[in-house]
Amino acid sequence: MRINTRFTVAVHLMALLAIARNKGQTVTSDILAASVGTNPVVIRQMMSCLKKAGLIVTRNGVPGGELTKTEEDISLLEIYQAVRKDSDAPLFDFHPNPNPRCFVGGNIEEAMEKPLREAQVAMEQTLLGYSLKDITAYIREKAHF
Amino acid sequence: MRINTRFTVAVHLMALLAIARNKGQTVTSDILAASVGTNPVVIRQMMSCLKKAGLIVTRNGVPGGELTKTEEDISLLEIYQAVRKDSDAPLFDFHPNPNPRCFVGGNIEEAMEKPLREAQVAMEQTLLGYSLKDITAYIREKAHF
DNA sequence: ACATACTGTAATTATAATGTTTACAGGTGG
DNA sequence: CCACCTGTAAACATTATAATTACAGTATGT
Repeated sequence: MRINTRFTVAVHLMALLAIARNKGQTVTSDILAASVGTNPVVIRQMMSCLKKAGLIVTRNGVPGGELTKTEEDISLLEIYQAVRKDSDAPLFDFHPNPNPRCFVGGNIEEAMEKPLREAQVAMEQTLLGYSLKDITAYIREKAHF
Repeated sequence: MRINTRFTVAVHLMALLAIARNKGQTVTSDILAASVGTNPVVIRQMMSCLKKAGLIVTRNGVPGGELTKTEEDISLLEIYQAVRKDSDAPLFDFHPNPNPRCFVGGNIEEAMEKPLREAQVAMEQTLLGYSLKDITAYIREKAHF
């Protein structure tokens, strides 16, 4: 019933990369892993997703990573989409084998298609309305720098 | 990354109960299970949730169940809330053990709180805008009755 | 050129979430 | 009282998710 942690971890990473860059520091996957509380390999996999989505650039063998855009220009939606497993799969699921000969079982999926799609879009549009800057600004204020 | 199937199954049940009632038929948990493609016990558990939420009434030993309201007056949100496992738990998850001594790890949760809550609300408000009637109307038209 | 430190990725293992089934104690109504 | 149903707990199976191991490849400083 819940969306997995990949999205919030990805935002965590992006925020850390952004703030570290401003401070002239480079953060290795080990440092990032220590901040998130997971294994460095998990971080590198996620960085790979973010890289494929064009949000960061990294170089093999070189520690750290660089945002490709300003913090204002990276929406939370982009980060969300970047690390979704099946990026095309809808948010809501149906039971895999309803009886197609039942008038409900045979039509429930298309009957619900519109509301479910709209619900997903509404959620995503909200994420589109926030940028990485909104997150880092909050953190910078809290941490006094 | 996906919401489980309980919600769509619950709507399936409610639609079937509504339509069966109009046709003067009673549907046992066996019949409902056959339509959904699962085990009767799964249906009865879900009926129990819907009953606790006040959406239907059932009687032990008596087959079927009755909606407590008209189809127009039951929103998809009510059904969604009724069958959520941890009905209070937020939609999005955080990694369980970020480093609290890191300025990002220690603040990421509250930094993201507002956008995540708003995203969830936007999704839920969309479901609130649809009723069970919207679903049954579609099915009735498709099935020509 | 070499040692050290890092990234990138595949493959394995562990853990948690989810869904299914069995079992049985009730209630109901003919 | 009997056949049929609901209500629940508990055991089991399956799948999704996260963590770890392993190792090949790249970069940089000396």
